[in-house]
Amino acid sequence: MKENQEKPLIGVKEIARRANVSIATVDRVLHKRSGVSKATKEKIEAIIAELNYQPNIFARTLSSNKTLKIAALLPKASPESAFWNAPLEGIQQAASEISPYGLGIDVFLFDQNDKNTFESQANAILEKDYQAVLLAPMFMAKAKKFIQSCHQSAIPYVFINSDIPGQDSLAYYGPDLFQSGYMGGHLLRYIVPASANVLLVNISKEIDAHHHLLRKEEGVREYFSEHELSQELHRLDIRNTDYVFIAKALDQFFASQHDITAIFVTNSRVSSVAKYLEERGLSHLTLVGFDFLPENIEYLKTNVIDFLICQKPYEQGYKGIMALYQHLIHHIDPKKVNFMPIDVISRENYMFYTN
Amino acid sequence: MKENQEKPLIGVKEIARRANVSIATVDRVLHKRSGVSKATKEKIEAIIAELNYQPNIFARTLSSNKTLKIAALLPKASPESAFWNAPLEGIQQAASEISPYGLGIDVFLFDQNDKNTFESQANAILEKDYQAVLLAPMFMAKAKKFIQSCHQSAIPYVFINSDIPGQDSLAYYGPDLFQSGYMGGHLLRYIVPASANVLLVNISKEIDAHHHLLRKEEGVREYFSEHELSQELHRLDIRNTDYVFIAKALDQFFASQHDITAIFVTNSRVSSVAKYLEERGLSHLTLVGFDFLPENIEYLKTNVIDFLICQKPYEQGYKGIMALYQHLIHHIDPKKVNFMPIDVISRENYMFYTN
DNA sequence: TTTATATTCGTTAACGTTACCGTAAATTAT
DNA sequence: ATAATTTACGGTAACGTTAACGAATATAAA
Repeated sequence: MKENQEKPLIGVKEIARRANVSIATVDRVLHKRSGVSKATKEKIEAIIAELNYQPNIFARTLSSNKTLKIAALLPKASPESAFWNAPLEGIQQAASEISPYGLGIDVFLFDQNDKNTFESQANAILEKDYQAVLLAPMFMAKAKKFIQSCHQSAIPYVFINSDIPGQDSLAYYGPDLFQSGYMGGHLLRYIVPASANVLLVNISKEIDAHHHLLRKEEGVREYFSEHELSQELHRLDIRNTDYVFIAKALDQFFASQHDITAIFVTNSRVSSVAKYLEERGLSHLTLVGFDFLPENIEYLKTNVIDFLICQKPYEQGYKGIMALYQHLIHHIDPKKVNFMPIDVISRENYMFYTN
Repeated sequence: MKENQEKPLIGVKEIARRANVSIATVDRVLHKRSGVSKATKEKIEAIIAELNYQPNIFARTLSSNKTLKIAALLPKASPESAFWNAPLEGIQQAASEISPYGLGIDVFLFDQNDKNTFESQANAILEKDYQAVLLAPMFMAKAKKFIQSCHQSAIPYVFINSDIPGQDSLAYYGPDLFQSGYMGGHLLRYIVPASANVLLVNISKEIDAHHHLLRKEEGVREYFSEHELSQELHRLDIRNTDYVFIAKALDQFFASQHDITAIFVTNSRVSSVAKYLEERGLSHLTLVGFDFLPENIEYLKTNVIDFLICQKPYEQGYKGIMALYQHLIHHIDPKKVNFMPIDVISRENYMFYTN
């Protein structure tokens, strides 16, 4: 069959020969199936360990001809926030790379302004039969319920973009939210006088007590307190993502507060604030926010936004899928927590950034 | 054998059935072997195209049990420049990921201060029998000769870190050298007054007419000329990487030139210049250089170095190997030119950077 | 003791592709 | 005309692993 020379590789056959059993018995031990006496089982396990047996994945996959399916659960990108396009592209790239190995990926999108769509999509995943799940656990309570079901079905899952620690996920790929905020604090201090007052803005329909935006805020506050900065740190929660609503909330804030020098927006909605500042002639205020989105870049170019903090959203999706693939096929488990680098984008370098 | 249900996948057997031939004949067509009449060949090819047949890689690899070998040719990291550790780590990571698929990678290291070691290592590769090559083509002439041999043996090769365009490599993963320099110019202008004079330093034993460091210099000059900057741009070539030699060269330069405000070092040796500036009490000069190396970071922390430009050296190695893998195994070819992002590292964000 | 039921293990076909070997038919040489 | 050769194709073992099936032995129930 082959003109191949060097091949002293060991397989089930060799193990069986050394143990004086059939390959079926070796196979039973390998798959922890019953029907093997304790004595022979231990003998075989010893030989497997001694030879450091590595099963041939090609033969394995060819034989047990099962096609694995991975589900990805993440927010759909909206015109108002294109952020989630990047993780999706990473997922699709990973999908195309592993599809020749019989791995299929189905994407389930939910509306990040509506908890219920998360739940219904999660249920849709549970009804079908997936071997692994990648998810952005945006809504703490709903997400916990979902992964509990996964856990019971022994379905491995990885988180991207925000973590829920202590839920024995296979892995997490995303920002260190606290450090993101800390970095934001650092940048603010870098460019405004130490005496300046800072406004911190959370824009999201769903800000509950456990929302991940709040972790970023904690980071900012930590930086300020660590460095004993004297300025005030105001906070404004805006529970609506429409521009008119945001503008009204900011108008209201600025009506009673006039000495703000810098604004820190805790997510990618920073372009809405930029638009507001431009319209009100407040472009001179320092503005820091998140994510490499076209609309944000426009305001970066025109000096309305000063810095953007980015965390490789594409790679979050890509690496998350690849981790599941390695786990399913090669039984290689990733590091449990994988923080993305914290990239700082400015007018100086945005043209060279890749998300 | 299996409890599997849905599997209407098509293989050689189905193609053979439809064409009224045996699978052996289909196989002959698939591998462009002789022994098939023109008529049946065309009939089979039509069916293959119609069904969009994708061979089962598992069965293929299992059957033709050949183990592919990739050679990687790059400089060895020296204590004076740890830069090449990062690409090597990327290569090793890729190696561990693809080794379960029977791909082996051998690394050949040369001394970047000695062209002849490049040549001898290249010859060592040619003598053995590798199916693909990854290389950092540091020495234009020697590299061209080497890849010519590869080309004749139909061995695909990818470049990392610096490109030689027009040599039909499979791909290039590395910086856009010109844009790196351009970015450096941008940064210099960002932090020094427009009237300040700038010194550009090339430190390398091998600076010939085609050396890639010169592309960076062109980028700097382009930025300065595009923006009609009035300041002088001095240049200093130092053809020795020992610190004492570098210090002497700089002493000599500063003896006749006193009004320098900023220094741009075109590679990772910037720490040597930083050391010099610190020793001579010139730390106030603005210093920009390349690469996220421990010694450079130290000087970044202590304000001697102001900015470092980095270009994902780890990924260069990783992606280069993965491209060869995709090419060899799946016949999927990458984009021919893949520029790494241009990352700007400062005191503000170095703690979050990953190389 | 005989029969029923577990427990333990071996034989073997299949997964889809590759490529060696054999052979009938077509072509060329004698 | 027959023999030698070339062309065109089919049959099939093998790659290493999986798991269905059956058989043998041991243990429990009658």
